Amino acid sequence: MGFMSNESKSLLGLLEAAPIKARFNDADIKAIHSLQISLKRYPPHTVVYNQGDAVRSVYITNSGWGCVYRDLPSGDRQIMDFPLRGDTVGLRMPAVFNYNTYASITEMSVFEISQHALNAIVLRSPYLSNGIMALMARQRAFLIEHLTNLGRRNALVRTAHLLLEMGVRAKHSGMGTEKGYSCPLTQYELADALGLTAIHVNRMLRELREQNLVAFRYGEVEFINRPGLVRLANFDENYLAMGMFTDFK
Amino acid sequence: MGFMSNESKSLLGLLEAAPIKARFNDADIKAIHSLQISLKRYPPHTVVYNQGDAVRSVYITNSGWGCVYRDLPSGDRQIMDFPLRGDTVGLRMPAVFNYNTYASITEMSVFEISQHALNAIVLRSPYLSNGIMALMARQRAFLIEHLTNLGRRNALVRTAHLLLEMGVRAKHSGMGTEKGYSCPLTQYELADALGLTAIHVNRMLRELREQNLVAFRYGEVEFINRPGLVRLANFDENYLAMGMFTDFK
DNA sequence: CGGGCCTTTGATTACCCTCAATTTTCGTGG
DNA sequence: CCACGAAAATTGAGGGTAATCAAAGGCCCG
Repeated sequence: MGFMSNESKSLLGLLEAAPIKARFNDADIKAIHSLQISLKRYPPHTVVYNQGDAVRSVYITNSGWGCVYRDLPSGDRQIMDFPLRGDTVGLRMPAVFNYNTYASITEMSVFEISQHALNAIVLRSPYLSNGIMALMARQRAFLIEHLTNLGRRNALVRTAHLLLEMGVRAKHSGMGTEKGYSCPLTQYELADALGLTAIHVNRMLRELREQNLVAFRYGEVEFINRPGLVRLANFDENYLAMGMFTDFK
Repeated sequence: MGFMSNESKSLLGLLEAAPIKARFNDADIKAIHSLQISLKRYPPHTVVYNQGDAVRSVYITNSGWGCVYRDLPSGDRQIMDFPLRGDTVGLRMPAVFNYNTYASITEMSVFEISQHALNAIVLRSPYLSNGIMALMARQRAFLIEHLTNLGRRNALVRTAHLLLEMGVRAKHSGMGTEKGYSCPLTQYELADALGLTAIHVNRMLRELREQNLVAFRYGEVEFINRPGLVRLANFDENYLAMGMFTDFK
């Protein structure tokens, strides 16, 4: 398998591609070009920023898989999200500490933008600020869905739902199809996102496989009976479409 | 008991008070005054907007308790948050359906602002747009904490954590002290926020009471041994301070 | 080819849910 | 002010889901 490099050389290219699909005017483009941006590469399992750091940057994932999580004193952690290409990380209040960690899972490249510079630009290009709000709203939609997942769905449904969500997001980012997608997550990482143990995740994956709904093996998620899986998980992918720039202007 | 009316006649007054503590310049104030705002009252247990509505308004809670939740086809629901005075609800993408419901719990008054008008204002007053982003970041901090709660804390700790969080937020909003606060939530509502059954919430509350940590009875939360409770819940209230305007400009 | 991480399976335990029933509280109207 | 009914709180018993403990097998990489 393996294909599609899905790398952008420029932030503008990334913003104009799926899933963001921004449409800028000349002033916006000028503003974006004036931003101090660096494209950074991270090896697998490397921390981008850490819980407790006073980070002053905003990140837009360009390629690879990462995760945003919160470490607990107990040693457990809760993964909030797995940002993919086009997903933003670290949009936050200035002058406030981070309450989460952003780390790579696979090799990953991200655009890093100085928070200060971004703030300055927002002051000059209000349309961009609308776009940033849209991105924040998109991320919130993910969080709300994950919260619903943990609070009111059992382990089997929860696992199914996450596999479907990441499938749609991978497809949006040009990294998958209706049939399936490459997923580098370990069962431990799934467990930390699903509020389960890796052992139980393993059993749920087996169950889903034995019911001929979806097979997750060897780093590949293969939808066998996607309609059945959608029905099981009560999956509504519309929430994932939120947050695009498309409707602006 | 009963006291402190905590009502504002104007949005400006609300924004400048705790917990938001905004500081505006003349242009901002002018912009805010130009907004088409109405102060609406809702009786207890009334829907402000519904899942599926194409709502075009943003809300800022002025007084009373409400809740934001998502209904599931199974008949369950997941409560995302209990917004109090000064908390915003409904900041979202334009032209997108809601994926949650906002309803009152007690009698409640909220400022309703047309999304369209707000967008227009943001285009003219970038400082305000920064403020709105701050408010969104504040809400996200709540969501992240709730997600961590559901994913990686057991029922007792989870319950303790929520009682502490709402205590701090009530205090921020001028509705409580270190000793306790009035809390109109039923055990069913707590359960829907905590991802538990009301029956189990009842047992956890008894446990917390018997351990002389906190008593929740007759609509009053009374902190008996707050340090002990904070220790049990690993509660760090700093995340609640996020999202204020204070550091801007 | 060895070692470490990941996956898989089994047995047991514990947490939380479900079902059922009683008591208490609270709002409403007599 | 009391009576009534509904909603909420409380308690008990039993069951199911997911965690814990333990160990074996597979895969990848040096």
